[in-house]
Amino acid sequence: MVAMPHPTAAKPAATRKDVARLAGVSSAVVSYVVNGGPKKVSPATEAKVRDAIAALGYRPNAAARALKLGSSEMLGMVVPDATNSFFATLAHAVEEAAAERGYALLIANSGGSLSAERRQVENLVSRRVDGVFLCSVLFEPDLRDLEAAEIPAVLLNHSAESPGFDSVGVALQDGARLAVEHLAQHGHRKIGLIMGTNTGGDLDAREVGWRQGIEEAGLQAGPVMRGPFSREGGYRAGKWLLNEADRPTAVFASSDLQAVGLLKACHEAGVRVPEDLAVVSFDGSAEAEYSWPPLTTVAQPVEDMARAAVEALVGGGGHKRNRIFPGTLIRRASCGC
Amino acid sequence: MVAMPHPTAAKPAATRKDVARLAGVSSAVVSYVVNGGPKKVSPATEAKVRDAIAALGYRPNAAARALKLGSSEMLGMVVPDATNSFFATLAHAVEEAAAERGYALLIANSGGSLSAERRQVENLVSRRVDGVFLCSVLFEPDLRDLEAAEIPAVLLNHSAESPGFDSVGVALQDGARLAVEHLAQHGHRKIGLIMGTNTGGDLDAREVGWRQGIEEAGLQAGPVMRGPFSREGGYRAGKWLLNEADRPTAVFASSDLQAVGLLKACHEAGVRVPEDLAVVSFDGSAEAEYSWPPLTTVAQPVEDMARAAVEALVGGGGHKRNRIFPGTLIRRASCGC
DNA sequence: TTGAAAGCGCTAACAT
DNA sequence: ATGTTAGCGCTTTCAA
Repeated sequence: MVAMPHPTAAKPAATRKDVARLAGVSSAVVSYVVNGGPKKVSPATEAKVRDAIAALGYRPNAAARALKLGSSEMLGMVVPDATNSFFATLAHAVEEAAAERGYALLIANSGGSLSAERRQVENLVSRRVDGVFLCSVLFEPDLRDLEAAEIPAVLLNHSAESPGFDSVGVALQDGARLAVEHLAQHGHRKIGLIMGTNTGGDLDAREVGWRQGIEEAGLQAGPVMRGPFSREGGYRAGKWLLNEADRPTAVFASSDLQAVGLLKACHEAGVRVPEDLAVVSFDGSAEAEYSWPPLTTVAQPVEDMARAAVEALVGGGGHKRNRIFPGTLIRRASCGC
Repeated sequence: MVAMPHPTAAKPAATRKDVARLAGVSSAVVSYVVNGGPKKVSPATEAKVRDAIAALGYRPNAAARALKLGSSEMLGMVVPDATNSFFATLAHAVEEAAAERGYALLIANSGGSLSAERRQVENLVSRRVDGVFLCSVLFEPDLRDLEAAEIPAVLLNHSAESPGFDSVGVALQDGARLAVEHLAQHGHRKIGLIMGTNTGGDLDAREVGWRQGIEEAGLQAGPVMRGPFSREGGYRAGKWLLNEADRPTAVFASSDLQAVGLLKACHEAGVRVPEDLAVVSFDGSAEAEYSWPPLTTVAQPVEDMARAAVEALVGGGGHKRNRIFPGTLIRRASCGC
């Protein structure tokens, strides 16, 4: 507690009962006016109740409500790293969409570790969230805890058709293909790849898309460098790539963050972008607009995805389905445009 | 995995009573083993209870617990913008520190608007969080809602001695002075300022520190440009500054984000950093390390601040106090080092 | 239109 | 060492 010079000693927060007493009605009536139902209340009584509520500064107790209703009116979201601006933006958008429907959002970080992810999910389960958005490190996450607790889940940032899962994501493969296509149109013949590594070790669809784009352009695959989805990861990958004997003239990076790291490696090495090396990346985060040069990137429709995810979770809609949104190429300077 | 068409229809989640029945004990005993107290339980019974818990997949109901205990074991945090990497990092650090003590963190965005801030605080109050971290848009926020609800608060990112408030922040003024001092040591005689605007309209201590640094170096104040604490804000400020008749040779920016915007303006204008314009900024966020050139910046000790804030809120410590941490100058290339 | 009352699942004081 | 039980504040059925 809290060093308080409160002259009015700790009055223990008004309950619905206090309001009822003050308004001279039963506690049920208070409930009716607070919740606008399920019964009607005469305008006169309603006014009295509202006055009493205001006078007492009454606020419904969310815990009691949650207990009674079996719903916490909270949603959970687990992301690998809320510090990554893409996930930060996504979480923010989800938060807003959830708030519109009266839900609060509990955000948990897994740090990209499977065990932490499980722990966070368990934590959310025990807090009785009404649903969870899972940006899993795994391609096919283990949802048993959630199923056992009957908590609906939607895989966010999941971009494959996975019957049995509810998911929303972006078309990774198409997006990557788009990026490579664009680079090919700029005349590049040797296009490398800086690819983020997934914990699960599955093949990322962006890699498939990159390869597809290259094949469709009748080119040969450039060098591939793998590393974490981070600035640091991109930087290391960049250093390696620039020292390669057959250095590509263009690179597709699987995230903006990695591209930012790559850019740093280029600047340090005196490699000019886009003249010596063209770059296109993925995500469309704000940071990409302010790097130098500004990054051409395949933007994810974050707002739409967030809305769709919330809709899937609490929209009451029926069946599980996979919603996949298209990415859009944003042309800036790094590709040579 | 686990697409399974639930043959077992919705069994309604085991309660402590079910566990008790299965274990052949009373529900109190279950409570004792789950919470490790307040009474002792014989090893034999404990084992039975644990088995039953496992068999039933029992999880305590947090809402019921919160209702009984009057504590939700959640903390709230309201930030202007969780998408801003400084706040994202801070929130993340707070989340971790809170988790160590068994608290979950509910993060809410105010978008820098006072009304939204109030709304978010109200929301947290009604969710009965056990405490809130407030990165207010105001210098002296209105804590009445929180006080009325007897919810302790700590002002985070608040850097003045404010008796009556519990706060933790960084020494803005000293940090800014440090930055300017450093620029002066590099020989700069005309040092401008890109200053973020606070909603409250109060004078930011960074501005005071900038002025102080200039005076201590025996210089004249350079031009000042104000705008939002954002990349965009820094960019606009930068464009203006670079077109000034008496363009400074160095600039202190009140946040890394603004400096990133400034850098973009410089690149576009062909102004070389640090040769034509040296830059030092504030925050020490990850983005500053990967800009080009990398930003010399006054880093906030985010982890320490987060820990201190959590400590202040739930450490049980007694009195209100203002904890102010020193910033540290990180020398990178943008200042000319 | 309003009221009385039965719980939701849990904790802990009190009884055994 | 273990059991019984009163309530935490709320919603909602049922009765008036």
